[in-house]
Amino acid sequence: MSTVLSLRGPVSEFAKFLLDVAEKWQREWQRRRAFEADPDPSKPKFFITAAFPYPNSPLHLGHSRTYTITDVYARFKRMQGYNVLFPMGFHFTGTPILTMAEAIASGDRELIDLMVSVYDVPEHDLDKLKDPLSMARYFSEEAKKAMIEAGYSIDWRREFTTVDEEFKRFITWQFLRLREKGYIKQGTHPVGWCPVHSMPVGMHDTKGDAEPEIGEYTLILFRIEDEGAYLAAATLRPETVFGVTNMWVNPDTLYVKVRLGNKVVIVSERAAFKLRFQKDGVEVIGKLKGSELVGKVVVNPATGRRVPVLPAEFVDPDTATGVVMSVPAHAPYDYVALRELLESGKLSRIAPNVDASMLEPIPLIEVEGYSEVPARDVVEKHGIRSQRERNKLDEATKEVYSAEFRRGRMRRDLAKLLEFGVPAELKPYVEAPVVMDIAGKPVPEARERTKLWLEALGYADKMYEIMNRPVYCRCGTEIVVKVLKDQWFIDYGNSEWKESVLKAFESIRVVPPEIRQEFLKTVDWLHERAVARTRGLGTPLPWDKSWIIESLSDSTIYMAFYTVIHKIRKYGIHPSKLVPEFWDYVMLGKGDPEKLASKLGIPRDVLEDLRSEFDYWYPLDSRHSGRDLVPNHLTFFVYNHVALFPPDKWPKQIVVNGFVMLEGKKMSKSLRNILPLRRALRIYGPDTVRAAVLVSAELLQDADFSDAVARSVMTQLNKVVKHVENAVESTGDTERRETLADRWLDSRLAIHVKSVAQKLEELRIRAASIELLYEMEHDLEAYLDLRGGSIGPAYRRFVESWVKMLAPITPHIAEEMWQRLGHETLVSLEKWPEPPAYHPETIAAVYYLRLLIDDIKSIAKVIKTKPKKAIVVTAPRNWWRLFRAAAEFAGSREALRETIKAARELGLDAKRAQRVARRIVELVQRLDPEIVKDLLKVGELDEQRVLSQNADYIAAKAGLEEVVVLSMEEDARLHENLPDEARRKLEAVAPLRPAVILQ
RNA sequence: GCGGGGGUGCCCGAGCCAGGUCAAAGGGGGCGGGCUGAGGACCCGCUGGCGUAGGCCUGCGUGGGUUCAAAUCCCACCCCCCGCACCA
Repeated sequence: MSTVLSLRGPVSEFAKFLLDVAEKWQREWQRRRAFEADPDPSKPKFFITAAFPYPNSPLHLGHSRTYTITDVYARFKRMQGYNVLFPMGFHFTGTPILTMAEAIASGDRELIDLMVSVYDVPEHDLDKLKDPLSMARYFSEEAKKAMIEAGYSIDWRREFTTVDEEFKRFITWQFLRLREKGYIKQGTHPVGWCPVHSMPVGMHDTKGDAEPEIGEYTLILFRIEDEGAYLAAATLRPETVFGVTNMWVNPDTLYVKVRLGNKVVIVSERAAFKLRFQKDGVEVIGKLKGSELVGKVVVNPATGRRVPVLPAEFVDPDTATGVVMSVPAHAPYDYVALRELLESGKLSRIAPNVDASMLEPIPLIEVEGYSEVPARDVVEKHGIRSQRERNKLDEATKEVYSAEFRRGRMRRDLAKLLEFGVPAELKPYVEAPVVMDIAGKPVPEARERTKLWLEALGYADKMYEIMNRPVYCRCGTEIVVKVLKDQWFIDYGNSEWKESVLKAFESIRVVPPEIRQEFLKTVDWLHERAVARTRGLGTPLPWDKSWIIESLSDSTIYMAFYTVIHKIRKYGIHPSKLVPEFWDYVMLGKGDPEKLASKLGIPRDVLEDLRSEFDYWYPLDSRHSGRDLVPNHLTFFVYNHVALFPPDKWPKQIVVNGFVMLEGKKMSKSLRNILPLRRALRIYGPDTVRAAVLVSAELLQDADFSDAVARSVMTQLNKVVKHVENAVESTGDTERRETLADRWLDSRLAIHVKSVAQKLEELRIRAASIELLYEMEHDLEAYLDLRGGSIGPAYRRFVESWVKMLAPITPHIAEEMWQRLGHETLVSLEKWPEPPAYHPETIAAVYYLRLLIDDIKSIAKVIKTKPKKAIVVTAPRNWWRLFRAAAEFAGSREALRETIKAARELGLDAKRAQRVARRIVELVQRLDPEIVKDLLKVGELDEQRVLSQNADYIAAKAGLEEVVVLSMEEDARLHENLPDEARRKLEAVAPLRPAVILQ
């Protein structure tokens, strides 16, 4: 059993043929400059782009999905008479290329092997990957070749990369203007940080691609009695500070005294190291063992209560400050550690002044389904005995935490826990914040209030921590949180901007419509976003050249750049002349071209030409990408257009597609099951790959590429070739008689021409592809069947249109077939076919034949003896009144009544009228509504004629030797010669429902 | 946790927004037949159950509800997938 991944060359003769045909037509398209698009005021324009690739590896099958969909749509629009521009560029901006080239240069065996054996990079090219820019150039050239070989109808004159000098000038303009509008801000932000590299690290920079999750601990400062220092407890649940019975430190850990703001605090040594990345002036001024802290007494800043410091081994010095406040009522760890300590009997030795009653859990939060001390409930439920049972404790903690967070409320009498030594008359003032803002409130609100209150008093601070710790940098160093100061942000949270973006979305067509909601929600929660990095390829921030504009930020309006770059080069305009005023004019029409011309030394008509080309193509009519770009790139793309361009230049449509799986599995580096696009094209031929990716899933679904689907597609393409050969050979055939079959095939074509166009317009490309490849072929087979194998005049008409309609999805074979049909034009540039005349009575007649054949077969199946002969008896022709009655009232309650009425008027007795009417009403209900419409249009069907002319066909299809067609009114003898049972069947004969008597 | 999407026949997957045309498209697999020396190639048929006459029964995550009528609408529950930012 061969899998796709073991293949290298064409799988079959036919695949080889497809490949040869593809190369031939790719050369031809290039020679004739078929897809180079220039402004043409006589035609409506259609500007379409797909997200350009990031060239840190060759394109694989997954990438091809978006581009194939874009290309199909571009080709379809072209055939509909639009002047279509489909350009492509390459995104060099960013750091992954940098780190990857570094890794290759340093001889990373794993990566090198991936390149060679998974991605087909020849060993002799490896040297080219050792330098970032050279790598990007290498892979972008590879990608371009792949795109050409896949048959994408791209105008390559407009190709560029994001490190081209002209592009950098364009981005410079963009960012200057964004800043002027107040959308660029400077601020402070926590990031994952490698202390060794001194660089922010994201998921792709970590071992095992772990995304560092940054969380925020609240530090609460407990003053040590009789000392100036504070113990800095770290907690995720500051609202529980009211229930602290004691503090926990790890006795075996080294703690340090550090200066933090205007206080001296005690934290673990590791915590002090981390805090230096987050706070200014963190300075270690002393060290001590955890055990030295044990037994000291500290004061709870929230309640004034004095509580002892006790030892606990569960305290992890590497998590936050390594100091924990103990809330046994609501924290299972604290509850268990405390119980263990009490049961050990060591308390009196450790803290002689503390007795067990002081350590009783203090209930703070009421939550339905739990007692006053939820921690105890879950500890007992899980049967936890020791603080070493970490898994169980984590489970229990999660349980209490989430129950209390979601359903818990602070107790109303919280204030009674306050023990500040203040005079009674001052007490209300001291208690006010707690009574007003915290007591009785739901936990989330109380948490926020408690934090703010203690912060205001100077007893709380915050510390960021990696929540999924430990996360390691690729260099092996554990990542910490760094608070980056003076980082530049783009303010996607700006509310006016947001509103405009939401307004823009109202007029953007989002395909498929289901994804619109996701866009709106993205706009909803988007806020400031770092806009620049300290390293990587790209454009420096114009006003602070130490920063490089980050890759998702320099790729938001680049579609506009396609409209003019080829002419900037053609006119030989030096990048130094591409100043902001230049772009203001070209992109926005601002400024006086005369003055600009003399200032820049660019001829005025050149400037005007650039401006008018931009103005011709913009706005963008369709933007395509994978669904992963919805919450970032695609949304930013709308934001930036809204910020910089007037509404008539805002994008018109966004099309989003799912991914590609290989043989049912996600393609991934670790599974090494990535199929490089160029290899796939060689194995199956480009048309096969395109069609296989398209037929295997609807737009948003993940497509599953498999050898089986590819082969099935090839089979169908082979049939296309056969039919074209038939059509060509049959030209001048003597059999030119038009039959029912010809009218039927024309009608079917009329349906397909409209239906495929509609499906493509709606980007239901899978449905369109199935109709083109399978259903239309079935129609041709059915046609030949109806004609008993001979080829009539409708055949060629159908095949010609079919080849045209196939051109968007399988352009190469379509070109080849178009040529074989005797045309010298390119089918890619042909017009979408016009639908031929539609004959409702013929469609209905064939439908009627099939209905009858199915009926005969289904009866034959039940009666077990194999029949040889069928006698088919049709209803009298004037009974079609019954059909019309049933059809006109179809769906309504009156249908049956009206039909019975009509039957009575025809002279049927009550019982029979009811029987006949019921049959016809039931049938109409089951029928394809299109057929019902057709039949109503025609009024009636000459059943006698249809059946007798096709009696042989019916017999063949139903596996009978003979079919005799009779009419109710025709032959009285018939009735007499039949057995009783068969005669009873005649009682129920109705239009479209002839009696069938099998013998 | 927040946000988005989804659970359909042996499998994959359409249908659901606009309820009846739905035992439910299409593909795969399986079974039978044809073709053939033979076939994993091609063509035809069948592929929920029952039925000696074109019919009946069950059925679209689970449980309720609305309706003459529900895979489709409403409510609750269970389960699955994806995204959550300085990264392309």
